[in-house]
Amino acid sequence: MEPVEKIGKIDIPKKAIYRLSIYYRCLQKLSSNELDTVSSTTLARAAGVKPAQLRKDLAYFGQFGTRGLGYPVEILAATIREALGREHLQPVILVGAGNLGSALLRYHGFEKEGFEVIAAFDANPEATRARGVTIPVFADSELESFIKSESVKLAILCVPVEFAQAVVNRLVAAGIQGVLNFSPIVLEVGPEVTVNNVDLALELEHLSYFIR
Amino acid sequence: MEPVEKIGKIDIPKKAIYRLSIYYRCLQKLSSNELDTVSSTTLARAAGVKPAQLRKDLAYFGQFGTRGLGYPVEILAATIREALGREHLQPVILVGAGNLGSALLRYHGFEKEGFEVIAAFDANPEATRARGVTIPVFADSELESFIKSESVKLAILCVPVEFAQAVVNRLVAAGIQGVLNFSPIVLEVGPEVTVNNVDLALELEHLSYFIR
DNA sequence: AAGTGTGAAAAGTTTCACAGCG
DNA sequence: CGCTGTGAAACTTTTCACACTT
Repeated sequence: MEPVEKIGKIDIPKKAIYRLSIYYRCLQKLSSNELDTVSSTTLARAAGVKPAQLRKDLAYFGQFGTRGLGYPVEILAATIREALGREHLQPVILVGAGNLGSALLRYHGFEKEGFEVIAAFDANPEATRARGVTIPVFADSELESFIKSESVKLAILCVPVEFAQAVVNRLVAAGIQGVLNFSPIVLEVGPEVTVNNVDLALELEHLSYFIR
Repeated sequence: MEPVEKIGKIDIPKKAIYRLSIYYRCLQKLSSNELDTVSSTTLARAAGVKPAQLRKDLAYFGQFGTRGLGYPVEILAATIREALGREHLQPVILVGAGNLGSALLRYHGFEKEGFEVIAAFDANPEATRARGVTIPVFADSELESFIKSESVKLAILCVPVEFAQAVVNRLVAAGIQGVLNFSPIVLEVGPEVTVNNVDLALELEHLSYFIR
């Protein structure tokens, strides 16, 4: 459990990759404040981590800092952007536009961070359009052909839990490589596919443990 | 980073607590299938972990298994339920009923898992009610008095990122101990408060790293 | 003087392997 | 015999501390 990723010969902790995204956001804020260098102490505080961890995380990808000065904001941001594979816009599809799915479509929180949700799929496309969703909604059956023709690699999965495994099988067979799964179920996929689970009830339950 | 929790003298990894919730769900499924014992191998497979890890996780809380047989489904479920503090219904409030917030209110995914969202708060309560939300929606200004009078300990935070820190300060001052935060920001709170972040764009970005 | 880069130590977590119980 | 409970080993991740550079 908790494997690591390899780039060349270096092992990069999975958690470090999450933190990279956080650093990137903080850098964008700094950049708009017209600062052009930042120290590990400052950036770490903004990101909510310790300075040593920040330096170690960045060191996995190379050496960007200047001793005695800090990190160049623009260059570091660009480097992280590239490391995360965010140089080019990634198209994303959303599957299952029920309550939660259509809510996410209206939310536009992904667009703000630079992901384009290019289409949604549902067993009942008309009902979804009626919910005030402006993104094109297609019937379930068109999933495979769309994924292939548009070379989509990322999918947001919001179907009811009992369909989740069957749908993810279809997605993977059609070429999807990353799934953001909102169903409270452990999806079985091959090693070529990455699944991230967002389990809202689980998070509340976890909180509940700490309330005394 | 990544501290552990203590119950009496035992250190319980934070991750084990997340897994407890997963085990609990799997047990509920088994229970409805009228099985009354389950082995670590079976339950572990359902939960997506290794048998040894399951046994170790459960052992943090006591000894429930019978060697040669397995775990009693009902008793184990009840024990986990208690360990997670889920014996009694926990009231939850939702703050910030914009796009995402009102979507979560209509979603009812929390109710399904046994949490009751008893009220929502927004700067503009009328607009929220108009969005088809049936849970009572109050004005922002009533937050403190409500939290105190209803002894609410858990809050779901969906306000725009620029208000998140200010709102969480008010929540904590009023007595909230656990926050499920949907804003892409690192909230500063004291050690008596637990914050869980659900950062949707971050999860997509993380996936994007693994797409090659 | 300020601040990075990093080896080494510490801390945390998972997996193994097997003793021991029913 | 089957399966739990668990110490010890293996592994991963974080933190420390300081040499080194600008």
